[in-house]
Amino acid sequence: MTRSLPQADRPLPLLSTTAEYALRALAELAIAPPAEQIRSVDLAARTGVPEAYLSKVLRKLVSHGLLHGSKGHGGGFSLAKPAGRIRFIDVLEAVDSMPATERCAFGRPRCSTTNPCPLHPAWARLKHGFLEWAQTTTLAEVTGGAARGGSSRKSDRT
Amino acid sequence: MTRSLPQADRPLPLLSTTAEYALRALAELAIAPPAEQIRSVDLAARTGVPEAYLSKVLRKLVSHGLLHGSKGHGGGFSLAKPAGRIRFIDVLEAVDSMPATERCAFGRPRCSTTNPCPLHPAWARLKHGFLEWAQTTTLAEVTGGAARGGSSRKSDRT
DNA sequence: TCGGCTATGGACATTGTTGTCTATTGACAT
DNA sequence: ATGTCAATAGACAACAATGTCCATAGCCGA
Repeated sequence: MTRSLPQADRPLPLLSTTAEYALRALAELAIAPPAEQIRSVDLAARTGVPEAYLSKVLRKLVSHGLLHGSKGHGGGFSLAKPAGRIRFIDVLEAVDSMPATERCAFGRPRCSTTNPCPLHPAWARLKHGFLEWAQTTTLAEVTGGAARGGSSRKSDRT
Repeated sequence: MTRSLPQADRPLPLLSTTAEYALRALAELAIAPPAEQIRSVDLAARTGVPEAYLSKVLRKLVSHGLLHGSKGHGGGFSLAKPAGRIRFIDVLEAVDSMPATERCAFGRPRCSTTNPCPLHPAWARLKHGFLEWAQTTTLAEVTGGAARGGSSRKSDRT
């Protein structure tokens, strides 16, 4: 029960540790039966994240409307929307882990496509790729690979 | 002369601050006349990076064979190879800023394509995009916007 | 040969992120 | 009503990344 998965040994610069924790918890909730409430402690155990810290992360997710938390006996957390409507970018923003994409990597105060710094094109490509990923990926992808959420506006059967 | 560009206000999780500093300095060297030596102090001023810290970063780049540093009067730093042969991935590795791409974002000890964790596909896409970027982008792109580096096996002049 | 210049190297300070602890608040069961 | 359970909230500690400082080693010009 208290299996304690290994936690993030080295921080990986692509995503902050906090962001990774948030995604782990949300993924765990996404693959659970829809209306099930999962306690903070259990989420921590399943995801290998320190209890107290995860608690803080979950709070942020609640305050940003991604999770619903209920107190008392039988309480716990559950997704506040269908998985298909929770984009990774929403998660990252909720835990303050979105890169400052406007900033010039070269340090220039003003840097744009028309007046680019030397690093501009390379930096722009990286940012674009990341943004694309964060915007198009949702928690629905986590559930068995099929879309369980309201992502596609057509009929999503499976 | 001591113009002091603005430095990284907020750290952006995509690239560590140190990695960004390294890229700034290398870009500055890449756009300078080929054989010119630039002093650490001048590089710091031009890139807006704290002198002493940049010095440490430059040392790493030297020890990894990306830069050549010469002491004494008239000394300074210069690229150790043609810009087209310095890939961003080389830079990131030199300053220990490459994400641990093997690690499972979900925390699973064993996680592979055949036995994937819920986050695996999404995580794999992000990693792949980043790796692709780091491997194919070289300092040559920084100079004037021309040739994307020594990737093309044809003649790369300039 | 001498003196200043510049990179090199390591010790140390600072800061933000991560992680821990102790209350308080609200909900459910009895 | 009461006690227990679990989320909420904020203060505090540990740690790694960032930033600063000072001494040493090698190079150049005079």
